[in-house]
Amino acid sequence: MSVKIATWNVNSLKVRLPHVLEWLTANKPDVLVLQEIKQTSDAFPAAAFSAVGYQSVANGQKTYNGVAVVSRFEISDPVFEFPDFADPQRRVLAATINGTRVVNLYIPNGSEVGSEKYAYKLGWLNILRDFLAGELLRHQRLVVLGDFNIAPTDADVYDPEGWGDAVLCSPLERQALRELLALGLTDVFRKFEHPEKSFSWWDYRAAGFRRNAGLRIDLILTNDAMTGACTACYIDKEPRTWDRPSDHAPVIAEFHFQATTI
DNA sequence: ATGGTGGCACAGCCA
Repeated sequence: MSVKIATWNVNSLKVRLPHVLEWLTANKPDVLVLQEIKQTSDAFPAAAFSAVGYQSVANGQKTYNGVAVVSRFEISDPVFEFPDFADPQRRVLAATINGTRVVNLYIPNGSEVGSEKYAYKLGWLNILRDFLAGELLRHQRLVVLGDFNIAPTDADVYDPEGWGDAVLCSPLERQALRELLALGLTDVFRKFEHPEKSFSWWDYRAAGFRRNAGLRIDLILTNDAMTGACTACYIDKEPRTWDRPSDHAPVIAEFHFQATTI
């Protein structure tokens, strides 16, 4: 059995719905998780996804943030927030699909090092670690993916010296990410060969995409069972070339499992 | 370049 799971920060699903539907029908992932849908759950275009063969669950809000999961298969046991953390920002959607736990994250951006938003990001990452520790215990197959707003290493930055220790690359953020990995998760993109300067986000400003001035901040983390089953992980830059694109590109992981009894 | 572009929603915030 093969499974294809993808993540995409769409920067407004209202604007990007045609791109998402085009990409879904062309690439046919089993699961696509979205970030920054920037609309309420009620406004989520479930019928448009249903028409192309996908079920959906949304965790949205007005104006900012918002995440969703679309899937060719049943989406069960959804969780919309961390326990004991009353976060008004909709950034989490965990659900089980065909026996695999999928955790969709829109990790806070952090604005700039030292700011209130940066402190919120670090606190959020701390709560995330506790949540994922529990998810790892509860589920045999776990995939944690989304917009992490952290470039794991300098290899994930177009100009590491120029970027320095600014937000998305600062030591405390990278340390927090390493602590997530230390729970037993793998940044599965790095299990495969890729060209240098492979990125998933390019700033709209200053012709970032044309100059490949980007970062790899959209990640797919897998537990050992999923890492062992992963056959490919790659970034699809094509939608970033389309008219009126998101500033992020989709990231895809493919898995192959031996036939099992579930 | 102390900016630049894009989305939301209609002034300024967020990324």
